[in-house]
Amino acid sequence: MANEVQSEAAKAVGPASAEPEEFFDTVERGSVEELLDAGAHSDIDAMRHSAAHVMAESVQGIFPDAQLGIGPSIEDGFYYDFLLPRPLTPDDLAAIEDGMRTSIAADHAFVRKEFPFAEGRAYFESVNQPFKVEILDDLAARAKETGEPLPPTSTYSHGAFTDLCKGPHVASTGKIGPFKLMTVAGAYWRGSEKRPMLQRIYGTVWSTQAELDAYLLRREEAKRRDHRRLGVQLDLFSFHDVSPGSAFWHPKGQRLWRTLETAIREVQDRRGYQEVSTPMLVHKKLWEQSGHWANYKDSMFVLESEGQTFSLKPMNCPESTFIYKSKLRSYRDLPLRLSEFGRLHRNERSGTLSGLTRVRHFVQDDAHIYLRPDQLQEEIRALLGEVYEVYGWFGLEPRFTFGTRPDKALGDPALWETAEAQITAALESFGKPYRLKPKDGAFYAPKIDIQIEDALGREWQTATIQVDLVMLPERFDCTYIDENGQAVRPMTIHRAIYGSLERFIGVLVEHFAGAFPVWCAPVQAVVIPIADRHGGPARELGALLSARKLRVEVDDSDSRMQNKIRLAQEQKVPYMLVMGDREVEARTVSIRNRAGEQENGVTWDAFIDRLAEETGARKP
RNA sequence: GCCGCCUUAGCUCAGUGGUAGAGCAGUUGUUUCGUAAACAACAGGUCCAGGGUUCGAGUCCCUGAGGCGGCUCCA
Repeated sequence: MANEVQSEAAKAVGPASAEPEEFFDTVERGSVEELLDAGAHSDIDAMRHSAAHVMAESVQGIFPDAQLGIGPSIEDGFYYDFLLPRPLTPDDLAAIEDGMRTSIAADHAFVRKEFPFAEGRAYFESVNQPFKVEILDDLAARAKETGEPLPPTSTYSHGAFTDLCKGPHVASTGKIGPFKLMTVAGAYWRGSEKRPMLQRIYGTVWSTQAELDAYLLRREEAKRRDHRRLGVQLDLFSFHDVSPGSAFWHPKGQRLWRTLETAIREVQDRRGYQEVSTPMLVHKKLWEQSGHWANYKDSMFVLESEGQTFSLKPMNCPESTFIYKSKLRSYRDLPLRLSEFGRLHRNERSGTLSGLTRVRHFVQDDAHIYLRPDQLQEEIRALLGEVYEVYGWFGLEPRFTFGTRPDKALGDPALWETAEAQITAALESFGKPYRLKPKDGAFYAPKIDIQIEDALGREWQTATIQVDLVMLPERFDCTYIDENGQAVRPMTIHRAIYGSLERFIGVLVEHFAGAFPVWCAPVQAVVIPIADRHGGPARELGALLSARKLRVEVDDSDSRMQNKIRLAQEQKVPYMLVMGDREVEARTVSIRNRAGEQENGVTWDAFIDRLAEETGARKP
């Protein structure tokens, strides 16, 4: 319950987010309005949606029996869904593009027509477009429900192609800019697993060739930074079919991991957390009590022993209550901050797994804070400060999104109101901008989600702060003794700063393109002796650095210096310390950083102090 | 889970149904070098797994696994 860290995150992933409005209610998803409204709210949207029509025309030219789904404009481009007699191949895409170019060259005008409903419906039935008929029927059903008159059916035609469409469009096909069809994917009709699987073609289109080129370049860059690719190149982690969805951490990846873990642990120690550790294997009755068994049984790894049913924990929160309740708590004990690096398992469906961002096993830097209602505002403000401090180590600016009480919320509305007022006060006094998402809270908790934007402008959901009013306090009957000797309910805050360590590292890899800040780089410096006779002093310097807990390697292989530098550059090591005759003589090093800048004649001690200071300061 | 595509040496990738290939990495030798690749030789394979078609399968077909792009899901 507490953590949507990993899940929310997945939404933000992906080059062309097909669902820019991921906050659509499930009920709203695939609604008639949405199906008809191609999302053309600007000129570029109109052009993209027009390109979708032209693509549909081309597809229909190749497959006369093609049945059309919907074809909206999306971020960066458009798509259109089709039911086709056979799967599309990359060759088909080229042919479809050719057809589109022909249509664009012909510069057909887009012509809007309106028909009485029955006439429009009869038309789409006559041309065997059942999906369009279904949209119209839903529209009619909706009109009947609301008692409003049936709207006329509007179509847009260009050349010989006609589509059910609300518009708007550009004036003519010739107005469509440079485009490229990107990929074919499967997509359920109206997003329902129970409906037919259609073939979706994604395309991108821009006003100018330069914009298209820039977009394609951006995608190449994203591919270059892909953590799955860099993870191999930098020897950080790997995945194997014996444990799909779980990373194997190599020494360098584990060093990065440990550095991040040590850093947040230091913050937690300073901020009054107490670290705990709870079992990974838990009896199902705990999940029955928390309510998760009913909803998430299928997503848990379940096993039997001696006739009892256990599962690997998919979250930490319920177990923390056992520690809270292990003794009677006084109002003086609060806030009680219990942190845990919990190893969680969630049985995500095989098709959803992806690198470090969607995994079956992950570790959360989780914490559960038990507090009195009067402590809420201050605690929240402290947590916002905590997020700020930690994200500052990476030069990331956190964005806060405040989600308030949803319609289906549990618990006393008055309690919700007080909590929301406290959170608002905390956000206001913290003084950083935040977004308000009414009704976007969890059903048991108002929450502040934290997003970051990476170097490529992609947004990622990482941290979360949730004020649990119901689940832990009520379901697990947590109490403390107040000043009057009465047993009363505490509030609970679930929070994670990195979120999932796996995911956070994945984001860092892509954000920094593998060139991590000096303080957390798996290898901070490589000592490069020029010839064999410099190996001794090089190892000596390496030992001095290691003694200060700095992460250093000595490349005393018999390759040439140039090659050693190349390897270190490829590994994005921040400092290359070249040691030849001059340096050994003076006990100095010649420093080359990964940007290629050089600084000669730096004494060993000066460099060691500098690196130690830089590491301690955790500067991005 | 669903649709499509992919899987060949440690890595990146070639490979017409007819003897399994390259570059890098590795090993060995030579070289001892001043800021992004010294030279040479050697070694390296269950062509993802299992069935099938064929005189003959890395190549064609079927089943499965894993990955990728999406859809759905995501406490």
